[in-house]
Amino acid sequence: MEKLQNIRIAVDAIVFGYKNNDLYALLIEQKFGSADKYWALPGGLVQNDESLSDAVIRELHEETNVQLNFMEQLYTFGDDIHRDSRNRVISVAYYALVDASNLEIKADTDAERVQWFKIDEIPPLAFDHNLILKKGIERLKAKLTYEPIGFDLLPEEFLFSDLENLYCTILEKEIDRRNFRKKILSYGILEETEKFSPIKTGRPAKLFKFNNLKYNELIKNGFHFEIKFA
Amino acid sequence: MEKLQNIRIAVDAIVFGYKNNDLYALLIEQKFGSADKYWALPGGLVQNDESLSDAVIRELHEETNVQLNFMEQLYTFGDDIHRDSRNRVISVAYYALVDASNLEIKADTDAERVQWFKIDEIPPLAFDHNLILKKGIERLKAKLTYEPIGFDLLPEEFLFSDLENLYCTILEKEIDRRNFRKKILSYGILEETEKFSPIKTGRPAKLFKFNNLKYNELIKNGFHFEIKFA
DNA sequence: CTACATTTGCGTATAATTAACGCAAACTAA
DNA sequence: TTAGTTTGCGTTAATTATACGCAAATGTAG
Repeated sequence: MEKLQNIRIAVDAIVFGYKNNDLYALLIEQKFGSADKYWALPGGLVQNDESLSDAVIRELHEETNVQLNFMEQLYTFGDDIHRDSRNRVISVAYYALVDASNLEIKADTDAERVQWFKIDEIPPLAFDHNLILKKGIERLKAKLTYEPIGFDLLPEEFLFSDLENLYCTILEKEIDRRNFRKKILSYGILEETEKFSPIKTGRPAKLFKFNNLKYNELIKNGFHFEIKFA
Repeated sequence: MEKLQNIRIAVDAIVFGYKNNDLYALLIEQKFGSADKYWALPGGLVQNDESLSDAVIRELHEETNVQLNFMEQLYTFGDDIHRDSRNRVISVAYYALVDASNLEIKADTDAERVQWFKIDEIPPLAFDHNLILKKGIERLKAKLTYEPIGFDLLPEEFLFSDLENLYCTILEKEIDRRNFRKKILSYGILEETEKFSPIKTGRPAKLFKFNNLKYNELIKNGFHFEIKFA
């Protein structure tokens, strides 16, 4: 006869932010637990009566005050049965995108400290969180090229050069500024505002908005967003 | 204080097979449990000391005797907290590809009956398994276009027309036979054998093999497999 | 043996898309 | 005024995708 199942289930979330030409992830320093000296992804055990995505939202709300523009399930980590040294814990990982351009982070009850880390300056994390983060970055890179999620990392109104830099930075690729602009504009998913950038160098640049309604309409007619790089 | 976590964790697997111009999924009729009148995806609870993927392999081995050519985690279903009416169960779903062209299925201990179902003739399944299957088909369709997994549904040696029909059938699209052939051949990932098809109608067709070594070599040099349809 | 149906295998012309780059416009700073 | 900078729009060449044409190699019917 089989023993009673004794496996815990947790959720962990990668929160990506983009600011000043760099990609960041939100990490917390844990107050409790054996791994209290480590930075970790925000997360925790799922409650009996809450859905997985509700659990992620709750944990993020408890530990940070960021407003999510996008969230998606990433992967479930349960192949390393000792990923948590105390108990068997399976983690359902999510990743989320926020506009970090103008954001203050709160340090709240569950987390001693909350901090943005540049994606290439991530310290050794608790559990297998470095692995989770690696997979999250891969997914983000892939998804950027075939769905318009880059806008979820930017303010509602942004410069074309912001969008271009975001793509170049995250995908670590060069791209021709003029062809990139032409391509995105040809999709007709951007809306031109009347406003101009406050930056006082070079020719003033128009601010653009992503038109989600238009995008959804195009999708219904078989449109497929795609940004390819050499 | 929080209550003790009381959530079970299961794995379920979609096994896809392709035969005679149709896509199939493997279903089992369950012997035990409240849903014993339903067909269901093969699967079951994860044991305390086994990894998630080991659990899938074990369940498939217990319930069927198929040899997997490909297996990948699909999604974790845990947002509907009543997806199993008896207890809260979170299911980590996988999908796998097998060569069904020449295959006998065994009915074994855990499963009363095991049977292939055409993908468009799937009955109402236990739990949320129709939902899982739907997501699996979406993933299979998407992945077919950007990774060479179609070969994992075919015998080791196959005709070009088999491959072409597989793509047309699963993606439900028309495609120009000659352009499809040209494209795949241009990638250099196929190996021509000396053998010919046993079919006695029309011009005899060469049998081809997928060259996985060559493919991996190309990947390292930045190659990207892609089959687009109009 | 011949004509015909069938499927394979290879080729070519044209359309569409991508990649590479030129350059003037609109600003600031000196 | 001039130099420096970034934006915004354009043109051309290279590449890739699409739409076909057609002969080769078989089995079969007469």
